[in-house]
Amino acid sequence: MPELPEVETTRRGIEPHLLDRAFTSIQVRETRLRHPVPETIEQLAGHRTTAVRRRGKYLIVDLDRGGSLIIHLGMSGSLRIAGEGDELRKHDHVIFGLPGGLQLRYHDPRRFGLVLHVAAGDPLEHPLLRSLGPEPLSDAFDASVLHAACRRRSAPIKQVIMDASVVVGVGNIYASESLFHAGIRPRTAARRVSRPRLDRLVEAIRKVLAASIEQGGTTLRDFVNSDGEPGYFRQKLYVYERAGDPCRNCGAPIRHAVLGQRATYWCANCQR
DNA sequence: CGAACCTCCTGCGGGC
DNA sequence: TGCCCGCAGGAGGTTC
Repeated sequence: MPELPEVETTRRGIEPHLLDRAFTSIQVRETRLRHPVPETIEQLAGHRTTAVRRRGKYLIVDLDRGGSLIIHLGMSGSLRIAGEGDELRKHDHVIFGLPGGLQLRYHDPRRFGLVLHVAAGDPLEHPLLRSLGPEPLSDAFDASVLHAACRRRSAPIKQVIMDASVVVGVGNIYASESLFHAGIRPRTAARRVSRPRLDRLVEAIRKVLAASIEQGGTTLRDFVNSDGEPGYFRQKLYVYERAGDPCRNCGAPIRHAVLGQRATYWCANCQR
């Protein structure tokens, strides 16, 4: 479900409820996520949050006494703020008690996400995070980085920009959208995309992600922010899930194909 | 190394 | 109405 804008929207939503507060309790109701949820995190009750960060699609909750929680929402995960009296829902797997009768609830029907605890040290050095590429909205991501990643690859450019070791946070929606705005067909072999076009692609990725964050992310089916509200960037999508509909730019029907087992959308007229 | 394919899991919508 | 099929915002693993 969530790509970078949705994870960032979640981060911004939960941060004010977590920062400088201590968990009053932690309850693990289901351990079977992508990696087993360590039940020892229940013993982190009393630990205070010192930062709520994002790295790619991972959330990092830093605690006093040195440890961090690493949270990933997978395809169907969400984090919501609820009242402790609110009825629990199916798939509410981890419940973090907060001051003032609130709770942070990790909900994930498909269980592709994860909740881990790093007891000490820099969580960015955790094996899951260590090899991640640059943040797309930072200066570390530019056309020369992308050019280096594309150089020897015959794979479609779409697959390269979705590779988290190249750049983090670009998932299936924003890959198609960014390529549309850059005027590049998704299937183009990465090594055949010229440098000026890579410049445009970098700018398109930045603009699309930033614009989506401003709208609270994209809700296709079930994404909700920490208050249970959907995101509104769906209305600004140009190609994703618009197969057969007229291109918002030229009117030609939006095309659809499966690329690397993922649905892919583009305009054959606007993208070359 | 890269590329193609598979897998984890639940829920939902479409077709019959 | 019900059942079966395919598909879904991720990402790690295997094989060649």
